[in-house]
This record gives sequence, C-alpha cells and structure tokens, in this order.
Amino acid sequence: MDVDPSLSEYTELQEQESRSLLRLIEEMGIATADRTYRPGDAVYRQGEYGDALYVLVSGVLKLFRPYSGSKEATLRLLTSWDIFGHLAFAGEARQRAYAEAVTECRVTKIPKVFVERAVRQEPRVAFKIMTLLELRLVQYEELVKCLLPRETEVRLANLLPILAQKFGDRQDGVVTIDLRLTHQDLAAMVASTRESVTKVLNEMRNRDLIEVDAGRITLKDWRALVKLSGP
Amino acid sequence: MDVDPSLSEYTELQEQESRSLLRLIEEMGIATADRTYRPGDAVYRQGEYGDALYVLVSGVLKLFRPYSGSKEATLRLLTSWDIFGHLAFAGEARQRAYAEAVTECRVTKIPKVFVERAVRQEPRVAFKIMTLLELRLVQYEELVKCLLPRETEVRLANLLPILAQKFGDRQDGVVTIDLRLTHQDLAAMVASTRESVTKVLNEMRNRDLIEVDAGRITLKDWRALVKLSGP
DNA sequence: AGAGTCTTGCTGGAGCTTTTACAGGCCGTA
DNA sequence: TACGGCCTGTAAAAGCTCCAGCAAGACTCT
Repeated sequence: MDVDPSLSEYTELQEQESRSLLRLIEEMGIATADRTYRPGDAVYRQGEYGDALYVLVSGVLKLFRPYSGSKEATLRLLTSWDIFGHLAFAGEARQRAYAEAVTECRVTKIPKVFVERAVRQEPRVAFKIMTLLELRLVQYEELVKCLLPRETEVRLANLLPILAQKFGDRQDGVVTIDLRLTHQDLAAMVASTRESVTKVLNEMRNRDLIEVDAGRITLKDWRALVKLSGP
Repeated sequence: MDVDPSLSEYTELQEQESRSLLRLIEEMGIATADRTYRPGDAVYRQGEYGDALYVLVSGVLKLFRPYSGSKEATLRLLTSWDIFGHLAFAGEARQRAYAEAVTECRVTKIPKVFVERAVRQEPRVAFKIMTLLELRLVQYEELVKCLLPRETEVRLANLLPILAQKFGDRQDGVVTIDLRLTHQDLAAMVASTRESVTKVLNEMRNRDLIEVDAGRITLKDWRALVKLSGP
C-alpha cells in the first residue's frame, strides 16, 4: 500500500492551509461571499473576468474546457479545501476554464480587493495563499503526467492513483475511490474516448488490479498500477 | 497578426513583476545568490529538496522530466523573467522536474528564508510573488492545451504560437521564433516523436504556414495555424 | 579541408486509438 | 408498467503514431 508520500502530505497540507486561511480572514472581519451550488450549476464560465479567490468548502466540483472542437476535457476534479479561479492581482485575467458543481457544493468567494487588504494587514495570509497556489501547480503537474503517455491504459494507470489519493476511502488495505464515475467521466479526465476506457478498465479488472462496484472503483493492486504507469 | 491578447499581456506583466520583485528585494538589503550556468548545466534535479525561488534573468532554460520509461518531455522552456522551482513555504517539497540551461543563463536564487523575511516586511513582495505564481499556472494550462489533442499536427499548431509569443521576433508582419530548435526539441515539447514532427513540419511548410531557416521557424500564417489548433 | 556528429528525410509494418454502429442493461419518470 | 435516456459492452474499418532502419545533408571542431 505505497501511496506516493509527497502527494498525501500535500492533501493534508492543503486542508490545513485552506482552513487557516479562512479562519484568518474571518478573524480580520473581512467579508466573504458563501454560496451553495446544485449539481450542474456553473460557478463561472471560461472567458469571464476573474477577480476573486474561490475556496471549495464541501462537495465536488470540476473544471473543464472544450478541445478539438467538440470534446470536453476535465482539467481538475476538486474536493473540499481546493482553491480555484484566477484572481489576477495585477492587470486583469479571464477564467481559463468552466467551473461546474458535480455534487452539491459550498463555495467561499473572496473578492480580490479583500484578499489584497488581508495580505497587507497580515503576512500570514500571503503565505497561506502562496502555499495554496503552489499546491495548485502540483496538481497541474500531475495532470500533465497523465497526459504525456499516449496509451489510454498508461494514462488511467496514472490517473487512478491520483483520484484514490484525493477521493480515496481506505478499508482492509485497499482504497476505494468514493465517487460514482462513468467511463465517460474518466475519458474526459485522460482526454480519451469512452470506448477505450471501457476496454482498459475491463482489462484491469480481469487482471485483478481493480474492482468496480456501482461506478465506484477499488484499487486492489496499487503497486502493479504504479508499475503500469511507468516510472 | 492576431496574437492572443491575453498571452502577450502576460509576457509583459511577468517581466514587470519579476524586475520589480528583484528591485524590492535588493532595496531591502536581502542577499540573493546570482550564478551563471553554461549550456547543459543543471540548476537542480528532479527529487532534490527545493527551498528557494529561482528567477531566470537571462538566457534560455528548460524544465524537463522523463516519462514512459526512456522518453523525455520538456515541460517549460523559460526565458528572461520566468520564475521556477518549488519553494515549499509550508512543509518541504521536492523539485518535480530537472532544470537545465540551454544557452548561457544568469539565475538569481532567493532562499526561502529570505523570501519569507521579505514578505513579512513588505506586502508588495507578496503580491509580486503571487502574481508570478499565477502566471506560472497559466503556462501550465497552455501546456495542457498542447497535450489534449492527440495528433502531432494539432499539438504543434498549439505550440508554435506559444513559442512565437515568448521567443518571437516580429518583422514585416510575420513572427520568427528566435531559437534554434531541432525537430527532436519540438517533439519533446509536444510529447511526440522526431519523425512525426518532421512530417508535420514539412506539411506546414508545403502549405505555406511556416518557413524554416537554420532551425528558426517563421510563422507566415498565424490565423491558419490557430484554426488548425482547434478553438 | 576532412572526419565525425548531429540533423533531417523517408519507409513499411505493427500497434493503438478513434470512429461508427449496434444491442442489452439500468434507472427515473410519466 | 411502459417509455426514454444514459451507461456499458463489442466489433470492424480507418487513421495516426510509434518503431526500426537507413541514407543524405548540415554543422562543428580539429
């Protein structure tokens, strides 16, 4: 059961930093806009002007973007304490993806001007934000790692451990990804097709690497998966 | 000559922010380690502990990482005023790629403790760093955009404008990428093979989209390239 | 100028993925 | 209960990439 040690540290670190960031902001008496989104609701759209820091407090949310004309790629699947949105300290920036709630989500939005005030008043806020931005970079690097190999099998072998890390539920020495994922969902995450994912997933099941139950995937042989993903 | 307006703003913004960051740090009397690297020298290696902020002052530098066993992907090609390195404000982090000088490079290294001191003393430093981190995120998003489509042609059609944006030399209404790039170099950037790049580049040349002279690529028809890259 | 190295160009076959098409299963709703 | 919609499982054809190998051209260093 060798979970990449660095990644699991990152998950904890992120929760810790996000929580204390919100706490600090609250203690400073700075207003935040909390809102709940229902499945399918859009938090923002690609191209909108962004000028706020978003923190996902609970629920699952996805960032996606169209590519190759009619396809859709999921760039990040977020869970509690992930941050998202471009806040554009200098100049203005547009959102580079769509943000859509997958399950019911609670989102805290901190407008740019308040973030700036908080950073000026309290350097610790700056450290939290810088750390969270770096963790977001790491997530992008993980995505790139998924996309570099061309075979769907290898891409999935890279993706599944990442999902297990983030949405994993550990029991009896195996990890179950606690999400109902369709093959289509997985295909969007590795920029492949539903058919290829179906094929690969069945192969993995036949080789006893994974188990699928009601859309929930259990990783039965982490070591073999990591081996597949290529060192 | 429609260069993506947001990306060109980003290039200027980055130079501005990096320069003023270094100026601020200097004014505060904080020590930085400046060093020159020769082509091929490694600034750091994947897996090393990172605890500094690196600023590339001049030259060209690449971040790369092995994948699929024996291949090598170039994650970012950096030029003046790009920042790199994981500095791990909280906890410790390892470098997630190799950093290697392509041409002679001048690099300013600001150790983590000094960055922390500067941020505490002067909130403006924090804003600069946060802005630079966000720009790095944008660069990763661009890389992902390159990797999402599977055909080498589309990937290159995405990559070339990005390179032109960053290394472009504008003359007579056309842009020349001011770098000697071999097909192998390009292949490493789009995670493809040298043969495929050769083929696609020749096609593009035949269609009068680009021109190649001594390893330097000129984009003759920006609009058609962007069209190829898929909206 | 010459030798050696790197780069480019081209090929054919093997391997995956994509595309298209179709059938059966599951589920929620009318 | 019946219907429609979404999800899974297969299959065949077409396309592109990858691999291995080879030859000619360009460049560099001595």
